[in-house]
This record gives sequence, structure tokens and C-alpha cells, in this order.
Amino acid sequence: MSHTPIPSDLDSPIPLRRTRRGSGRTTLADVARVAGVSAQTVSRVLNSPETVPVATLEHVRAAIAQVRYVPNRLAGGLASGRSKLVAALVPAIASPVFQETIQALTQSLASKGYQLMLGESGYDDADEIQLLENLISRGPDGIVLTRVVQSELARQRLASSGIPVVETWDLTDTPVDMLIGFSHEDVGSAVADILLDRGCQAPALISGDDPRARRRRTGFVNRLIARGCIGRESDLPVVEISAPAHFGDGRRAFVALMDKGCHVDGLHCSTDALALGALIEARERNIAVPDQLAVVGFGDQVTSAYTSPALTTVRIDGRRMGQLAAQLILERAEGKPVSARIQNVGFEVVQRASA
Amino acid sequence: MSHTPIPSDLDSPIPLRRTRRGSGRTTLADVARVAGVSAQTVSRVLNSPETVPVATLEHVRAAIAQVRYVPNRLAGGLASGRSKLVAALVPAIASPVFQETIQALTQSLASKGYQLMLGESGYDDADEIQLLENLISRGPDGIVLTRVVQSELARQRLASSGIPVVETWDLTDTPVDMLIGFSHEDVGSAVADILLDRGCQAPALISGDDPRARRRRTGFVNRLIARGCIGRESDLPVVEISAPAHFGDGRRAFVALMDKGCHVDGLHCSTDALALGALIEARERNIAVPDQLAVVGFGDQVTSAYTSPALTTVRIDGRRMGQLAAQLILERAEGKPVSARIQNVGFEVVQRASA
DNA sequence: CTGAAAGCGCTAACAT
DNA sequence: ATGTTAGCGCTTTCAG
Repeated sequence: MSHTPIPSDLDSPIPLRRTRRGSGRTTLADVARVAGVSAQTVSRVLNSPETVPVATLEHVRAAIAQVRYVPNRLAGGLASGRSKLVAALVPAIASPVFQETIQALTQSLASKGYQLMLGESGYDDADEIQLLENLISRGPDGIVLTRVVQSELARQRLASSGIPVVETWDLTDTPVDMLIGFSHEDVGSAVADILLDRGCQAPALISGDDPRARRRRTGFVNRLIARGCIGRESDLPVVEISAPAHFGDGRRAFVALMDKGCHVDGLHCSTDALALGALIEARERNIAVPDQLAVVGFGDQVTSAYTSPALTTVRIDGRRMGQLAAQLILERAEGKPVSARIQNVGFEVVQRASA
Repeated sequence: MSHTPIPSDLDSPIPLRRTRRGSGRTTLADVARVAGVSAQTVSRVLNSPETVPVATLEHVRAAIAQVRYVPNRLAGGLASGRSKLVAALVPAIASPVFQETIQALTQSLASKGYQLMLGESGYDDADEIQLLENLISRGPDGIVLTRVVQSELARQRLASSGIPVVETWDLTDTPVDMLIGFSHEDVGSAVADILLDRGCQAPALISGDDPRARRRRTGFVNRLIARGCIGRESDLPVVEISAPAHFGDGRRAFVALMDKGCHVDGLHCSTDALALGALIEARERNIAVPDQLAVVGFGDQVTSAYTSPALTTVRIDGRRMGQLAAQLILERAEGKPVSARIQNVGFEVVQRASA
């Protein structure tokens, strides 16, 4: 109850209750003491230098350097409500598909002193919520998802957290908050057009089983039907591969397709990795690409331009999505008006030798 | 000055100084109120459930669920000194080389409720320190570096931070703290042996320019000299590529090598990506691999097993390094004895068709 | 322009 | 087994 009962000259022998030992690390207060100013002034030097006269600025900065002060942003974040942390949730970290996005995010954020926290959700939604809660509990200033949120519970948690959310790599009519993506259905249609335009009559599909690959498949099938190439969905030979799909899967899938005895003159693979596998297997079987078989991938991996024949594919600008997502979150975090909550970045058909 | 001057029954009209508005989010105290217990008990339910009787446990958990409480780990971390955050610093996020390590780290940490913060250092050390300070300021419980720390200043900062540090993907006699890696020199020697053992007489090298690639080069050259294949370093035709090296660079480098008019019957490329490029270009030029030219890569990317001919290469267990790094940090964080501060995980030569 | 006080939401230390 | 109290290190608010 008593505040330092009586200011005596003697060292108080009365045990001053208990005390928690500080971490021992240098704090703002230490800097303030050395510089002969208040902690507040040091804080201002760090966070709003424009409000401090140059003389003070330099003096305090010298003190900071002298004591090798490293701020504690956990404390800063707690006090200010801004952590300068951004969370990103990716289905698979090792998938080349999302790397440009992750890299662009990291770089765009780092340039403003923000840091990325990375979480891996996997392709099923089992612990999506747990992961999200763990991320939210760290008070990020924004959350970037490289897909549309699946479960209703997760959507609610995100919405009620009040944290800016950007969903990417997809479109939806009901985004949680902000959205930067492209239409997977349209990609499917565009690929169908490539094959039909070059005269293919017997198309086939090797597809992943994640929701987005499924939607590309839908777009592909619908366009084939619309243009009279096939009568109904079941007319299209399809091999489905469970995500994450690799090179070897494409090779095996192509074998499976051939074993079915299908005649195929146009093949769409739902990732470039699968397409490369198909390409290799076709060569082994002396099937000429593109003359006997046209092949179209998706994703435009770095390697795809250098295969022989070079792979015709669909290029997605993952880097741009990462940059835009970072921009939206930074704008929100700094209270600026947000450029555009919903953006369709589209895609680009890359015509190469394989189709 | 005054503490609630006179406890009166009336609502004090005296303005109670100022007050900061809480974030509005549900706090421990809210849960405590609903459950009719103290905040401390709720904290114990969350952090050391084994010390709480089952009845209380269930009661409090019900309250937590009811008010949809999400803990604030910024506050928790500040109070306890443990953030359950681990920082990782990678030269290039998009490089396939480090993906397995990042993924393994993320997964191993997530299983214990820890979260990964990712930083990209680039291949030069310009802002290594700034990045490190930014990461350190977030109070991580551990820092994983996918290389040996370069600058002395960075080493000091790391050491004085008191945070457990694991350097990976390399060996050194003077680790900052813990170390999990393999010898790049030994990799170079091993590759030289592969080529020499199959009778190559005119080896060449396409190499990256980062410090580790340079050390593989040294090991390669020294073994060639030791076995009498070349007389001195300058006898070896070398094309150096600046990191990050891609597929296309390998192709161009091989062109450069041929343009020099070198006769080459054995080629080592310091990454698989470079080797794949060389393989493609060799095919274009009707150079038979491995009969006229043996090719050995480094890294064993997923695609390397499926090229034609399949690539002989050196496999590094990035996943294992990530798991071990996570394990060491978790052990330290939980005050357990640490398994082994320094571990050489070695590497494996993967003999395939190209050599 | 600078400083003092209060408190962000939580856990450690002590007390019961 | 549970509660009380005092901070963790910082920023916000208000007062000069």
C-alpha cells in the first residue's frame, strides 16, 4: 500500500516486496539515462524523428549507438497495438507456385520494417483454424492467405479479429476483406481455346485435386462442351492427382492415360510440373510434341521455358500479387485510403513450342 | 498524485485523470469474470493445465469458448520473456535449395505451437545486420541461419542477444552458437572422384559465386590436382555465374564453355538448375551424355531424377537440417539439455545416368 | 518541444 | 489449488 514509506537517507532495510528481474537487456530507460532525457524523447527519436529537433536527435542517437540499444517490439506492439508483423498462410511452402508471392511479400514488407510470419496450412482444412488462431494471437497488422478461406468458422474468426485480411490466388464473391486474384475458370477456358484453335480433336486432362485445380478443370470442360468438341464432361479422359503433384506424378499419369488406350492429341496438365513429366514420357514413347500431341501446362515455372520443346503454359504473376497484398496491408496499417479492395490481376497465355 | 482521494459513495465527478482505451478485444480478465475465477487461474489453464484440477479446467475452458477468447501473445511474451517465435534468415526464399529446410522448420515448430518469422538476407551482407536487429527486436526464442554468419558485427549482436542461434548448411570452426551442416569442400572432392573414377580426363566447372559454391569449387580443384588430373587451378576451365543461378544461366554457361573451344568430357555444375541447363544445351548440340560428356550437379532437386538422362548429383538433406535446428531450439527454449551443439549431417552422392 | 503518469494484457513471484 | 500484486518495456495521453 505504501509508496516508499518515508524517503530516508538510509538504505531502507525493509524488503521492498518482491521484484521481477528484468531481462537484463538494455532498455529505453537506459538510453534515456545516458542521454539525459526522458524515455519519451528516446521513443520519439525512434518513432517520429520529424518531431524532434536535430540537436536532440543526434545526441540521443549517439546514446543509442553507445549502449547498443535494440528496441523490444513486443513491448512496443503491446503498447501501441501495432506489431509490424504480417502473417501469411500458404498451402505448401515447398510448392514453387507460391514462392514468388512469398518472396515479394517478404521483400515489400521488409522495406518498411515489417516482418513476415509464415504458416503452412496444407491442402486440407483440418487445422486451418488452429493455425489462424496462433497467428492472430501474435497481433499481426495483416494476414495474407494464398487461397480463399474455406471454413465458415475461420471466416468468422478472421472477420471478428479486426485484422486486415487479403485473400490471394483466387476470386470469390464473398471475400472476408480484401482480394487479389484471378479466375481459375477463365484459365481453364483459355487453355481449351489454345488446344481447339490449333485443331485438337481429342483433348485430355491431368489435374490436381485441390479446389482451384478443380475450378480450372470446370472451365476447361465447359469450354470444350461449348465449342462442341465433347458432348458432356464424362467424354473427357481425366487423370486426377492428389496435391501436391510432382514431376513424377505427371509421368505416371501420362502412362495411365496411354494405358487406358485413349487416343489423345491435346493434353492440359494443371501444373507445369505435371506437364514436364508428361513431356518426358511422351518423348520416351516417341510421341512428337506438338505435332502428334499438344501439351499445355499452368504456372510458368522458370524451367518451363527451357524444356524441349519449350512448354506452352499460363503465366500467373505471383510476384505482383505479393506486392499488391503487401501494399494493401501497409496502406491499412498506416490508415491511408486503400487502393482497391478487390483486384483481378488476370493471367497470360505463354505460347511456346509445345502447343 | 492522489489515489482516488476519498472513497465516496457518489460517482466521483472528479475526472479520473486520463485513461487509455483497451483494444476492445476480449482479454484474460473477461474470461476470468465470466468463469468466476482469477485471471491467474485462466492463465494456468492455458499454460500449465496439469496444475489445475479437471473440474476447474473444464469450467474455465467453457468460458474461454463462450467469449471466443484469443490470447494476446505479445503481452504474454513480454511478461514471460518467451515469445514462441523463431526467426529464420535465408539468402533467397525462392531458391529451391532451402525450401525443404524452411518447410521442415515451419512444420516442426508449428507442432509445438511455435511460429516461424522469415527473413531474406540476399547473397550479399549489406543489410544483414539491419535485418538481424529487426528480427532480434521481436524477441524470438531462437534464430536459424541458413548459412554461416559473415560479419563480425552481426556475430557480436547475435552473441550478445543471448538468443539461441543455429547456423545451418555449412560448417565452421567458429560457430556463433550451434551448428548443423556439411562440408562443401568434401562435396567438391566427392564430385571430382566421380568424374575421375569414370575416366574423365578433361573436367570443367560451371559454378555459382557465393561463398559456399566457392568452397565446393576449392574442394573440386584440390582433388583434381591431388589425383594428377590437372597441374594447377588455372588448368581447369571455369565459368562463374552470379547467384542466384537459374536454368537458363546453365545453358548459357555451357555455350560459353564450348565457345572457348575447350575439349570437355566431364562437367560439374554447382547446382542442379545449372546442370539441367547444360544437359539441354548438350542435347541440342548432339553431345552424348554421359558417353561424350559426364555431368554432375548439386542439390538433387525433385526434377533431377526425371531428366533424360537422369542427373547424377549430390543430395543434401535439407529437411533433416530443418528438423534438427527446430529440435535444438525447442530444447533450449524449454531448458532441456541440448542433444549436440555441432552436427555434420553429411551428404550423399546420387549416381544416375548422367555420370 | 519535452516530460510525467498511466496502462497495453499478460505472467512470475509470493501468499494463502 | 487459487488469488494478489507488481511489473515486463514500451507508447499514449495530457500537461507544461
